[in-house]
Amino acid sequence: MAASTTRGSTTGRPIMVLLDVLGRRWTLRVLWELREAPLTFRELQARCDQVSPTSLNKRLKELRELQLVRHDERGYALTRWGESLGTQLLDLDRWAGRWARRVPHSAR
Amino acid sequence: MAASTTRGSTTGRPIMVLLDVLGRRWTLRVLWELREAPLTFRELQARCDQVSPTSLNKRLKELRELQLVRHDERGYALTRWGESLGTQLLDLDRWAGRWARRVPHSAR
DNA sequence: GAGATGCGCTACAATATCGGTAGCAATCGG
DNA sequence: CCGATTGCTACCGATATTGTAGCGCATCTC
Repeated sequence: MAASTTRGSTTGRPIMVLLDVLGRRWTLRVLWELREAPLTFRELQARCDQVSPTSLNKRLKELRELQLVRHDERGYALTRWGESLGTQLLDLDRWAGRWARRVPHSAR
Repeated sequence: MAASTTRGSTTGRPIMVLLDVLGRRWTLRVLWELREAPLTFRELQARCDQVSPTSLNKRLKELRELQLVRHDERGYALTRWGESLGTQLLDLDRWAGRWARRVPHSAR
């Protein structure tokens, strides 16, 4: 079952697994929103534009299977691995800042 | 129309736009596959597990609007911005390698 | 102990998105 | 003209996502 998290590619290369999972709706956003502090299910929902509980729960299950997110008494939080992935998202944020300043608004 | 590429969030923060677009099926994969050399539409299709032309074309249109990908006589290629984003994907690749070695296979 | 609140989560139907197949117009080389 | 390749669209069935309602549980407060 866990292996079926790989939607498309069959190579099994880690990057493919990752690109696949991250390419699902709200996955990146969830990791982003959890980067600073743990959040409850409903807080997460609120921060992610009121994503449906169905989708959110699905994504959270996947992320827990991949050991990027865990769920304890405080709510949902990034694991050690999730945090290091979150760091990459911070880089992405900086990149997005530069990109937005230089690319004409009409293109975005 | 171009602004409508933002699916969920209404903040307009660059990172949100980016997380939104990258979180669509095949977007990350397309950027990944183009990181080394330009590819024709059909080559891209082949490398992306034979993604349907419908989806591929949609993603490519979006990426062109965002000026991350361009289309010339050689085929599809990353723009300057696309390339710098591709660099981030290389970091992600390295991260995925470490992650895969340390996280039990059953979780992936 | 009876609300009232917040929690994670599920059921179900509607909708949006994606996939698979076929095939077209344009271009190029021979 | 012929065949091969290009980018791409039309069509339709399959899958993923959304929106809404609400359940069972725990925790407070009175």
